[in-house]
Amino acid sequence: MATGRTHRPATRSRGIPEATVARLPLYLRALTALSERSVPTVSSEELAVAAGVNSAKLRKDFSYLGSYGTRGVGYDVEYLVYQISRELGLTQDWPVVIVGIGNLGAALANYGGFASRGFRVAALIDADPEMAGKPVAGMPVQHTDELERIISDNGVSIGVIATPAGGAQQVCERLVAAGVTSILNFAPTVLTVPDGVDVRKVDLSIELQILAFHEQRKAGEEAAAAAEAGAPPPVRATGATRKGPDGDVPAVMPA
Amino acid sequence: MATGRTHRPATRSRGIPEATVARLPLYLRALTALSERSVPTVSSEELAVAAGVNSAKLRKDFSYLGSYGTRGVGYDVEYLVYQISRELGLTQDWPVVIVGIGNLGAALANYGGFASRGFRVAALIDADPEMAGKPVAGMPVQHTDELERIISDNGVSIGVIATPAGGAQQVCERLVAAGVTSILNFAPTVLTVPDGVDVRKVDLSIELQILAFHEQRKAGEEAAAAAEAGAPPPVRATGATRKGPDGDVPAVMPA
DNA sequence: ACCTGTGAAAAAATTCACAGCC
DNA sequence: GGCTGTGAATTTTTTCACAGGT
Repeated sequence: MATGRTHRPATRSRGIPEATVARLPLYLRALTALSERSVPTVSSEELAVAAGVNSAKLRKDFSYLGSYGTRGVGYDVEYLVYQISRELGLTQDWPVVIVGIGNLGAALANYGGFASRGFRVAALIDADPEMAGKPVAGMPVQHTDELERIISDNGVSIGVIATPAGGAQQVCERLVAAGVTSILNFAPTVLTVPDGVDVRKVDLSIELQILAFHEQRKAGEEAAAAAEAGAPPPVRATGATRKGPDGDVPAVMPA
Repeated sequence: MATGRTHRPATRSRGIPEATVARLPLYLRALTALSERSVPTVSSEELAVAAGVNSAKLRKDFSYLGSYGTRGVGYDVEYLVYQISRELGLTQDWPVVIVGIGNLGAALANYGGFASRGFRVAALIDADPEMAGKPVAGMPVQHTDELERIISDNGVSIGVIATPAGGAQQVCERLVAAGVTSILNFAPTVLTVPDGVDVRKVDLSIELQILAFHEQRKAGEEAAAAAEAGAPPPVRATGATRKGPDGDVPAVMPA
């Protein structure tokens, strides 16, 4: 099982660029906030600031959806909220299951951002029999044995995996076999899925690593060549070989 | 306070493209797994599969770091682990603080992926006096009053914000004022920071919304023009105006 | 006077395809 | 024969800048 490629090839769905799709939730969030403050209209510049992008990009993004603004005025907040919601498919109700109710799974179950955007947590599933029946976020945790039945009874097409890395692929396969076609993966593993199944991943430590990269660079601007002792970019041993997993490979991370 | 731009302008640090930096943690994870299985060398193709990318991209990415492979053979796993770790700044120890110890904060505190990659959780901070002293992940939660002292005592330069959206900006400003220059934001808000401070965000619901978009598209392939009754892309009322937040704007989401 | 929508230009990222080395 | 490293080609994304509408 699970033969197909990993990840889909970033298809440009319905002509809306993937990069734009990825920003629509950002705009939606900013617009929802404006809507709650009963702001009737907003300019591309204002909305761009609120969403943390620049206005040219925002206007270009919106241009893929249609002409929803009014020149000289801006965008009608309510109307735009609706259009983006519709485009994202959030005007319908998506039942999701969360598999793996550890700290993270519980956090997700309690996370308001799901419920408020068309996602309904249909069930919480965990492999630990101890967890079964325990209420999390006002909902009893169910055992993995029930997985297939739950998926099918609730017409679930989106699954969230928050298990340890080890169990993720197996859970993924069961979800897919039961009919799930979109998976949000929080486990730090690459999932292999058949064609036609979407996987998106969130790795909590990846963003931190990217920050460390930039942080190091900031520090390096002062400390400069102190550590690297004047040698150009690659530290690689000057002429000597450096093959084996032993030898002169410098002491690696904590491990 | 907090005057500067939002987000940094995606600087191409030291000539390594941002897109490449974002994938280095992926490669590192795959390599670490190989290393644990004592695999000595790996080809770009094998590693690409393990990391979930294609091999041309991987080779191009590595080419920015230097020539760390051997033609006809592949890459030395240990050596590459070290090189990528070094490039990402993970050979040094980064003390981080986590602010906001709710479900998510606790999940982060317990998340092994931090500790195993050069990040050390120096403190857990929460605004709730009830939480103070409670142990989470084997560590007593400290009160927000201590924030500045903790940052300074531990030389913390990376902060993780896992508070509700409302408190995030204020926490952010205190972190920055205390000397933090990189922030990982889990709160669903755009943070405004001065120049020179990096912010990266993880929004748990954004990925889900992107999945919904694709999921809807899959469903739409069969259901097709059933809902949209043959009209081309924009549904906008044919000629009539559609201004006010009332009128013919179709009933909006759950809200 | 203001602001959108968008062609066109520029920049960035990805993919191709193959020379060069093991 | 196998695999890396990389210029060149291609595609995608971002940015510019302004025509056109309110």
